Amino acid sequence: MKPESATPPFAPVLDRLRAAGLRPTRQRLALARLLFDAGDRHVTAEQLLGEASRAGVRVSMATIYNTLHQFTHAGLLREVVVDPGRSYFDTNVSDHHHFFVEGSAELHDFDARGIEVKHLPVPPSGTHIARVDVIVRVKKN
Amino acid sequence: MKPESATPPFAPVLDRLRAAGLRPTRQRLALARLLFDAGDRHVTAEQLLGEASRAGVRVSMATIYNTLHQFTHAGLLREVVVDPGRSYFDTNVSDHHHFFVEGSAELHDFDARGIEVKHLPVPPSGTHIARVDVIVRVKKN
DNA sequence: TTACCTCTTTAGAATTACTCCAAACTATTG
DNA sequence: CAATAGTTTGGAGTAATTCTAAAGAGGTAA
Repeated sequence: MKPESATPPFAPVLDRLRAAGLRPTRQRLALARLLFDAGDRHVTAEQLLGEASRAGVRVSMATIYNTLHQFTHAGLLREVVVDPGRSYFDTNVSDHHHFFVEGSAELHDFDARGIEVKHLPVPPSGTHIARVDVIVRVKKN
Repeated sequence: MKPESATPPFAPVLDRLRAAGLRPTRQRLALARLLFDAGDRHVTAEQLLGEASRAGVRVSMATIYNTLHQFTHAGLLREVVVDPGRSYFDTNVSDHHHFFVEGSAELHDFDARGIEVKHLPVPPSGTHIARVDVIVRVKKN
């Protein structure tokens, strides 16, 4: 509808937010760019706050959490639970799984198409499968 | 203050603790019995504290956590990370995976022999696989 | 038994990660 | 530009877990 080219880096992110039904506010735009303009990554709330403040973006912790959860709901992010007491948010929302390096808080993706998970048992009655997560826990040699 | 028939149920648990190199203290024995004398189960620290106090065992929260972690190190328990901000400890340490019912804090085991996880990619260099966790997240219908 | 040393336990303070809240703010619509 | 509904914010609040330092309890040797 509008082929304007005022702010090249903003446009794509703006459309993603609009498509998700999220009002494109200053903070959401800035966080979206930090998250999505750097390829696949795994971020904690704490880290994102740090990056934002380093980038000169003023955001509160509450907004970081709100935004992370809203993006997750919208399918723009995926929450990864591997470490007790700390949530990671993954900008890669394609079908994949994770390597988790114990101790070092490092996460690495691997494509789900490479592996096969076969013969999954039937889920408990009254439930249906929402997602299958494979976490390969590795240790440093 | 001590019930008489204390020998039979204590013996096996006592040996497990000794074998793990853990001094069999009053609290460790009591917690071990609560944990292992009731088949496979998934317990949070909070829950275990509740059970202990209901059973008339006086233990502090610090000891609950210490014990849970020591048992885990000793291979008597397995920590399951599925829920952000809450750790479960599984008394089933055989090769198996989990169904996690979203929202309801319910965990169910399923045997790993029933499924196949094939063609796992090579782990990041400098690391080796310690464990593979498969978490099947299910939702209530 | 007793002494003794080390390992354990404990209450409570501290920390961490996150959520909640009411007030100030801002994008959008008319 | 004003109305209003969605957003952001600092700070208080909460839940889970860890820390601390002092008291307590197993194991062992004599």
